[in-house]
Amino acid sequence: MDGNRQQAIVDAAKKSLALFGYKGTTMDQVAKMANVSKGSIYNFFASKEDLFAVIVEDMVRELESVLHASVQNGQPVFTSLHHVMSDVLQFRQEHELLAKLYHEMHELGTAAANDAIRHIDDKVLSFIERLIRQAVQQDQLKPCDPEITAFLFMRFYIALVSEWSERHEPLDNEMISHLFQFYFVQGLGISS
Amino acid sequence: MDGNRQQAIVDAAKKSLALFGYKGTTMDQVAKMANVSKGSIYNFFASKEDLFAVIVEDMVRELESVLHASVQNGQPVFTSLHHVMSDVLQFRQEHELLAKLYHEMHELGTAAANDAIRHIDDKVLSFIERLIRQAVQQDQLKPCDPEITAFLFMRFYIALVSEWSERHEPLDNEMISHLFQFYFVQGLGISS
DNA sequence: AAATGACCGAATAACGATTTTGGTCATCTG
DNA sequence: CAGATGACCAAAATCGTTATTCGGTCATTT
Repeated sequence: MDGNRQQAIVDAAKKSLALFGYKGTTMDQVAKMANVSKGSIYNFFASKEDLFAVIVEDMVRELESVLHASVQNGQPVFTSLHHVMSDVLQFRQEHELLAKLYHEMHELGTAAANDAIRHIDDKVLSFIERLIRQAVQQDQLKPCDPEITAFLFMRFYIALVSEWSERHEPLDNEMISHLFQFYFVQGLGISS
Repeated sequence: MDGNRQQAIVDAAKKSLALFGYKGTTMDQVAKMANVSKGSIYNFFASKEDLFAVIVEDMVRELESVLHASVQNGQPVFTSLHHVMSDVLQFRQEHELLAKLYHEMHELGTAAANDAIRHIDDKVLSFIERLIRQAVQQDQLKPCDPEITAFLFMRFYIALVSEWSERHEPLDNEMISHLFQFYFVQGLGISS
């Protein structure tokens, strides 16, 4: 049945977390799903938090591979940035566990979910920061502070994709790409 | 003591709301502070919500006068926009009642506070939208959708002023003005 | 006619009883 | 005898009930 007990536990925990969220999954539940006694879990993981941290790390690794795959060398930076954000949002929607955590954070404010999301966001942010730093070095972008730029870029994207939809018809992908180009790249000023 | 009972009630309610927030102010409390019996309040206001709505309307009027004062004709749009947002943020900080409501909305999620803040934000948003629409007509700004532009402008500003400070040293006014000019007006693209 | 405050029902808080949950450990087993 | 087990524990969450508070009313007073 289980060549590897530890993996069975992790798998069960992932499944339970995706189904019931952090608050909703108990160690007994995980043990049952993994066909393992509760005590056994503590042979591999120090605590519920620890088990969760390991799973979040897994998720971060998955995300990182998505990020690396989504930027193709040779493309203009703005295309890469758009791809990255688009893929991140898709990852958020399709990855059941992440989607559940995102939901739990907003609905229940669970601290653990909060930390996990922040961890993920930090990864995305620093990835974008690196991308921007490279672009500046290659004269594809005006000289700028990469940290602030990455931060503003993410806020801008989230504003367009999520926050606009709270009170208006959602903008489609093409529109978002266009707006991003219009406001963030070209700027609003009359070019003299 | 009170030439005008209604005004005494409104004043007391304002004071109580600023001190204890919406949830924290009771009609008994307001009555006591206004030196008036509770029943009297209902001669002028249909409900606690109604009393609150009147006070919020007062606040909106105050804000509108601030908004109108903060844009001086003849200035470039971007300067006006910066002034407007700067004044709005100052208004938020200095106006005890508004600051309290803002806090209550974030901490307790009180519905009434939520609605009030949204009402205020809508006013600012539509004011900025008008400003932008004028600027476009006067060829001071590229042709653009004023609604989306106003929306993005506000998000951008809030990102710089509040959200950046959550995890970094706050940016000073001059820096914000500069960043706004750099990102929003000129754009990040290499001008060819 | 207008002000008052005792009064009402509904909503909220306070409280203790009960259950659940993360974590342990003496015992069992392969 | 390493490692798996599940009864067990203290702390925390949940639940049901009681007590209090609050928005709003209205008979009475001024």
